Amino acid sequence: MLTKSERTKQFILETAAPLYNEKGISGVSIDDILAATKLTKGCLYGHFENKDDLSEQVIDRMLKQVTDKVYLAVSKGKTARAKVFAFMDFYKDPIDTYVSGGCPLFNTAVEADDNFPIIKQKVAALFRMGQEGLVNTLKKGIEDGEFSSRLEPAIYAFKLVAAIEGSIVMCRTMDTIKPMHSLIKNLKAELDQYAS
Amino acid sequence: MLTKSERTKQFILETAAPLYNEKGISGVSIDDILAATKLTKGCLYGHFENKDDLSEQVIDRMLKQVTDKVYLAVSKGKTARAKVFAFMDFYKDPIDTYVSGGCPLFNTAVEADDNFPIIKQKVAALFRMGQEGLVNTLKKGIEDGEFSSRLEPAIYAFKLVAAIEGSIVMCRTMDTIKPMHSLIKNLKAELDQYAS
DNA sequence: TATTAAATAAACTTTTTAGTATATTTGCTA
DNA sequence: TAGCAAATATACTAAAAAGTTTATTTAATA
Repeated sequence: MLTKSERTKQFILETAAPLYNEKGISGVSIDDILAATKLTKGCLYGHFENKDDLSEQVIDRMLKQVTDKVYLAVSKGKTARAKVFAFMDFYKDPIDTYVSGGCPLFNTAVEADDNFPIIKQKVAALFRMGQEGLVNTLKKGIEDGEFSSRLEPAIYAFKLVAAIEGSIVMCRTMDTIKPMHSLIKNLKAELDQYAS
Repeated sequence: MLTKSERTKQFILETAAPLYNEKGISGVSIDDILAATKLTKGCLYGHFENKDDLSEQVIDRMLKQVTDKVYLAVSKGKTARAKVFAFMDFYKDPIDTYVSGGCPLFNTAVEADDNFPIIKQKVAALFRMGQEGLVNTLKKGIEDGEFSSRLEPAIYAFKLVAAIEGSIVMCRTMDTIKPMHSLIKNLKAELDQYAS
């Protein structure tokens, strides 16, 4: 069992996550987090050195969580096709995301870009890993005869992720999930053009 | 000729734009802007009521500028195909963007989403306008016999913008423009599949 | 279950950021 | 080109945010 202190720390990280995802690193204040957790400064600073430390741990945890969830969803697919479809379906509701505020990976990417080089590198690594995973899945699909060798794994994989992530932001801004559904349908159809 | 005061105001808006695009609304401070402009508070607050007023005017100006530029680039294309290709080519260098920090429209969308509802609505309107413009171009292309009627304008247009915008963020984070070039090539090839 | 170290609360200081008041300078135009 | 209104600089106050200190409470364990 977790110690009380460990549970409090996890509770802070958990409660702060949606705030960070919605407001961004420079948009959240310590007071926001204290208000959300109903804890006090003494308590918070007992668990984290300073705001930077807290931010880093919240972001790390949130990024790990999203990649774990995606990985879990994808790994349920038996075939390459099923895996890639599962990836898309994971993002089918861009408004009501499992952590409020959209895709944490992408939101973090946008803010970290010119401001938080260390976090930026972490996000870059995750983007690369995600790409690699999809590319390998698609390659396996070609080897296994699921897809034609005309399919270009790296290009399709990148386009897939870029379109899905871009779509999340656009759908959220325009307050509609319909374009995302059409997009996913279209991306699935595109992949199925290479079915053999 | 512009009055001195009007030039100063424009200078502030111009100088502040990249700061807003890089750091985001809640990431920029008045002092950041004073440092960049080498002006003083008295001067700045002579031109703007408060930070919100300044932020609004900077964002408005920046969004108008980006849409104007895109429109200009696109309108140079004679055929529907050329227009759509011009749209893509506009985004071919996601690292060295004409206003430092990536696509202002998209960056603003991400930050405004859960924090600045009025700005969010402005961005939403621009997304819709952009979509409409592309869709109309594609429809005209079908009417004119450039494209087959199997092309679905709304779906292709949305996918195009989502993929390009997503790609900007991913390329910037991973510090490479190559995937964007492959993406554009692929999206062009996809459109050309409907050439008739 | 008593002890004590760790966790938390409360009240504080420091720093940063926004905003204002007033003095001075500049540039428009009569 | 003199004079005055507008623009800008300087020095200030106010508010918000971060971080600290110390008192108190709580929970692990001997």
